[in-house]
Amino acid sequence: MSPTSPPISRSKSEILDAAAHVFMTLGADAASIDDVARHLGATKGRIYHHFPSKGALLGEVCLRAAAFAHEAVAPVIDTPLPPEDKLRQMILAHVPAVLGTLPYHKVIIQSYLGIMQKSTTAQERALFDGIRAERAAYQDLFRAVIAEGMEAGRFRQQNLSIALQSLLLLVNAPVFWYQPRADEPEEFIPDLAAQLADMAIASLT
Amino acid sequence: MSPTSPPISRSKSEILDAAAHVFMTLGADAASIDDVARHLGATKGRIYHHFPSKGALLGEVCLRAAAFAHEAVAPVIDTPLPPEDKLRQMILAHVPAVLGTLPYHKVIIQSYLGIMQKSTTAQERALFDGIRAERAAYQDLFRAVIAEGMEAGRFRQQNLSIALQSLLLLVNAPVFWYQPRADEPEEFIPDLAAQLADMAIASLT
Amino acid sequence: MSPTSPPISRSKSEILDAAAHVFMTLGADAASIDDVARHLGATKGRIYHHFPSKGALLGEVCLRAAAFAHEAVAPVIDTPLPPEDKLRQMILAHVPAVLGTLPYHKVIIQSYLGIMQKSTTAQERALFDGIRAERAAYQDLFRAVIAEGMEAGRFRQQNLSIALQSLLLLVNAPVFWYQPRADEPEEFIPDLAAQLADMAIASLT
Amino acid sequence: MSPTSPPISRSKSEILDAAAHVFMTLGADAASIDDVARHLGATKGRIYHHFPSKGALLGEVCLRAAAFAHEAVAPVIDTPLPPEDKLRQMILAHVPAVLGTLPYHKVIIQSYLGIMQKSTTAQERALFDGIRAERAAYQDLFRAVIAEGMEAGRFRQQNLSIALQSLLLLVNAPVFWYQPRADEPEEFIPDLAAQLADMAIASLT
DNA sequence: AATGAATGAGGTTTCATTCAT
DNA sequence: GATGAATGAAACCTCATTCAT
Repeated sequence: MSPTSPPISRSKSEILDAAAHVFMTLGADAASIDDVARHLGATKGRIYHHFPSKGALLGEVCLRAAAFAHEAVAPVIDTPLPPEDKLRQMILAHVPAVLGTLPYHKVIIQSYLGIMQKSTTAQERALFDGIRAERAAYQDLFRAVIAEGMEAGRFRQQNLSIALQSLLLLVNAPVFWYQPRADEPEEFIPDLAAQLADMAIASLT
Repeated sequence: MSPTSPPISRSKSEILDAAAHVFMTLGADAASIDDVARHLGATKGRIYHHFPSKGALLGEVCLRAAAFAHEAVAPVIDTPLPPEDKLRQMILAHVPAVLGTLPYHKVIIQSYLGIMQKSTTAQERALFDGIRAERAAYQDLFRAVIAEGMEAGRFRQQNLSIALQSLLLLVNAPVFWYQPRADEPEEFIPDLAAQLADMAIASLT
Repeated sequence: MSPTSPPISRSKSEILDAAAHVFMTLGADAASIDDVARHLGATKGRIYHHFPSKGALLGEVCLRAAAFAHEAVAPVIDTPLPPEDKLRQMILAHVPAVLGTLPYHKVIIQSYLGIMQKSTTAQERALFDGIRAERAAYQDLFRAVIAEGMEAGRFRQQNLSIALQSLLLLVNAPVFWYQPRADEPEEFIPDLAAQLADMAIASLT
Repeated sequence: MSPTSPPISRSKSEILDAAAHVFMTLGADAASIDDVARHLGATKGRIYHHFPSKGALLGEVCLRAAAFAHEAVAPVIDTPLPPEDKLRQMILAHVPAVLGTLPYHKVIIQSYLGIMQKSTTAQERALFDGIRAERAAYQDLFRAVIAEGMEAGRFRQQNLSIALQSLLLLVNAPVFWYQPRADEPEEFIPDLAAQLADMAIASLT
């Protein structure tokens, strides 16, 4: 989904936020549409008026998750920096963006294990194909900079795909354990991003 | 579950294997007890004869997942090696162990996002406390060696918890994407483990 | 609905046509108001603006079905013909009229099996009483001519009600199987009507 | 479905009877599975344990309806009678068989209007193909004897398909209006069958 | 040790209907 | 006259679980 996707209505957006939160808390499978509706202070009908199925709702949450990250990182891509610096900037953009929209990313990560749906409609399959494509496009941003670094001799020669997947999981690690806290130092997230960037770049060199 | 836990009967073990496989494929939530029974070529009764509930079955799958990794890595712990070498040996043991029992680990990873169960029995809570404890003990093995390395000046000074979580996700990354293939080179998994060990250690130095 | 009922507005008539078509295709129960609206290229609101409920819409479709047949056959009634000739003329009028407004009759036939509605409003009950009355009046046209023929000795003596019901189903049989086709001979429907008239009259003699 | 179909368990048969009755009374669409369960004095679960869906339940009711009629008429087929006599015997067998299993036939007749289901599974489509085939086979019994009679000059020359469909509706007409009554004369149904046979044969000659 | 029948709670989805605009 | 949002009741169906055998 490019930054030029059609604007989303206010009501739809509220529903997506609620769905992301509830799916994050209870798990996308265990959470019911009623749970989402209750969190919204509304009834199921409101949700089904905007989304044709639970799968579609989940899909749009995931699509937004991917879009949030993509939008944050995209501006860095075209800057003329050496690969290790560009990668650092990408991670410094990625981590705060992800933690700022944590519910969405807790949801999309649930879908990374290649679980097969029991039955899906053609519409839902199309939606999930779109998500896969978006995710692949996002990964390719990182793949390109790693490849560039390896060619330029700034990164160690090694299997590119393995390096890419490992690095992406490394920079997404906080999604698994981070919880925002009231007493959290202001600099916590930037520091975290910096440490992850250090580790990521070091892991390649 | 320590190496001295009571032996598991043949029938129970078969059921756990089937459950791990089905939970991996369909997701632990979406998979039904009937799905597991069908995969087993039997009926639900057989499963309920050995496990009191679906939660208990899932719990024992996770417990086994943790135990498989722990058993593989434990022997390395007491060897007198410098921290970076010990960590390398731990990872070289961890990765093949995990990929050799992949279904179990695909299942336990589903539980890593801090999802709150809607309601559970006291028995199941006890079981999951046990899993958490086992997992914590396993993480402590890595935490100790990283701390030792940082104290000895072999690893960069940085936030220990962040480093630990990031490193664990790095070495578990293949659980997300690895799929055994018939035409896979014999050395694929050891090579993968070696690359991950390189990346992990580099990320700390 | 007698030929002197109030005229129906253009918009109402369009809605009734769409409803008849959709109820025919999907079945009156399975079809939703949204299905009708979609067929109309509009939204539900348009329908609810003209009809107070789905039951009323269905009722008016049925009423029209009965009126179409009644209007076509009524002119024959007062002609001074011997019963078998009058019956023939009635059938020759009935069949093309019915097949010319097939969707309406496919709908009303769905209601002929004496199905009990689960719950209806007083308004709807009144509407359906009207349909029953209209239908009874229409049947009485045929009942009278059969009775006349039996009295005059032109038709075999037999149970009048059974003969009437059987004959009406015979002449409505095409509603079950007829489908208009582009390559249909011009004379198909008149020929069909003639054959049914032959069969019907023969069945009584 | 031939008389050699697999035997149906007691529980399944009870459910089918209840379903036929409820579908007849309320209409197959309007009746809910809960209605059927209530009529059985059981819960939905019992029904879903034996039938995978409402469509399948409805399908098996229709299949039984077709089988009841087929079984009653089949013995007549191979007797060496002149066509009009054979047709009379067929009708004399058909009518009591149908009225003796009226609920089933009130249900199957609902399906004769070519209504399109909104969505069906492959399984259900297969089931309904089977019903169509069974129905076609049954019609062919009548088609053959009519054709034979027309060839032998005992029946009037006319369009065979039209004659067949009309005649089948004629002999099924009581399904639309018949209701068993306590005070009904013992001979009512045989007399009815005789009158219908008379009308049917007369309609062809 | 295992099966098959049955239950009951809860989930997703549909849909007639209402209402503000 | 018509739309789009929203509701609430009821439908279909799933599934963990229990029980008699």
